[in-house]
Amino acid sequence: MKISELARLAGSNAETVRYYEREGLLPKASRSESNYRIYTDAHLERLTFIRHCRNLDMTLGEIRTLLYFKESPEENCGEVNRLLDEHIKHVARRIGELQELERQLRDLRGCCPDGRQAAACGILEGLSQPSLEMVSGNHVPGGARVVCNQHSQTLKD
Amino acid sequence: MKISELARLAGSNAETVRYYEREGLLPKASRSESNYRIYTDAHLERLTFIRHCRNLDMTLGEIRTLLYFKESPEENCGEVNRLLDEHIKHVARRIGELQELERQLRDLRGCCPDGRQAAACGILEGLSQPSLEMVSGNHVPGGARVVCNQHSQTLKD
DNA sequence: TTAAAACCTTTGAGTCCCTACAGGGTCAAG
DNA sequence: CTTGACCCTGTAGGGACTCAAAGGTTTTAA
Repeated sequence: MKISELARLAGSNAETVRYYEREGLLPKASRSESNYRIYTDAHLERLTFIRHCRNLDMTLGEIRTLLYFKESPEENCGEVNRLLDEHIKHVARRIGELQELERQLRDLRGCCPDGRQAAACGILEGLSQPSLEMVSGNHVPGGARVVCNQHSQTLKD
Repeated sequence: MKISELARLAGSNAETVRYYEREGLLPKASRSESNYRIYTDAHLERLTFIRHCRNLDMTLGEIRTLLYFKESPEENCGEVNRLLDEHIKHVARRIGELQELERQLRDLRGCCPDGRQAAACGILEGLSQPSLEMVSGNHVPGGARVVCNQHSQTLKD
């Protein structure tokens, strides 16, 4: 089959397939007389595997590791389990961060009723304060706590 | 103050400050005789604002909009509220996606007990199946449902 | 006093995972 | 024979930084 059919069957597109080939995730396809890439079912299975992993938010690096184990049937698959466990932890951590983030955004949103002038906007004021409590010292986003200043509220309401 | 002190006070670093200047988010600093950037408290306030917004996962484009309103005190701040509401929706949606993703990963993890050979790994097998139910047709990651194949289980256990 | 460490400068490239485009060649239908 | 749908290569862009090279300046310590 040609590249677009392969891509369609795996829920991807031709550009991405060529990209994966360049990156060495997919083996080079054989070529037709007119230099078109020709793919087999083995390519389809591999591309499907890659796309499923991407749908699970794995990086291409992680996928490369999994493909290595797939190619090495005699290896112990404990590494596979470990990689997945790590990935699950990563996703769970990110969920927690985003939940904290959502809470902060809702707090901030409560700082300003609609229709004020920007000069009196409680949101802009909240974001400008140098004294936000930094909740976490780690590198991931979502670590600031907004302290809502009520001054402009009492000023305008 | 010099660039590193500014960055430290705002919880950032010098490279990022220079990047923001290039991007027009921070106004150009004046220079010392030896061509070092010299910053004022106004720079610090603006950088602090930017970093808080980034900690809330806003894009630089969103932050640019907020800075515009901050600079235009006579404008109505309804846009600020709208931007924040949109951003909250975005975060909430992403949380939902990641929760579905986590569920799928845990399902997949259950497919393979530790210590098997890769050839019999239920995880690798699950990811290879062409028949995963695609849960969502949208562009966001995390849309595949893994159907765990029990065959290699019964084969090996 | 001098040498080393710690800063600062610019420029350019690298990250990640595609996506889009330009400028061409090939193939099937009408 | 032309139109439109495919295919090819190569290159650039995007978001938000981050790092490295190769040099200039300032501060600190021996």
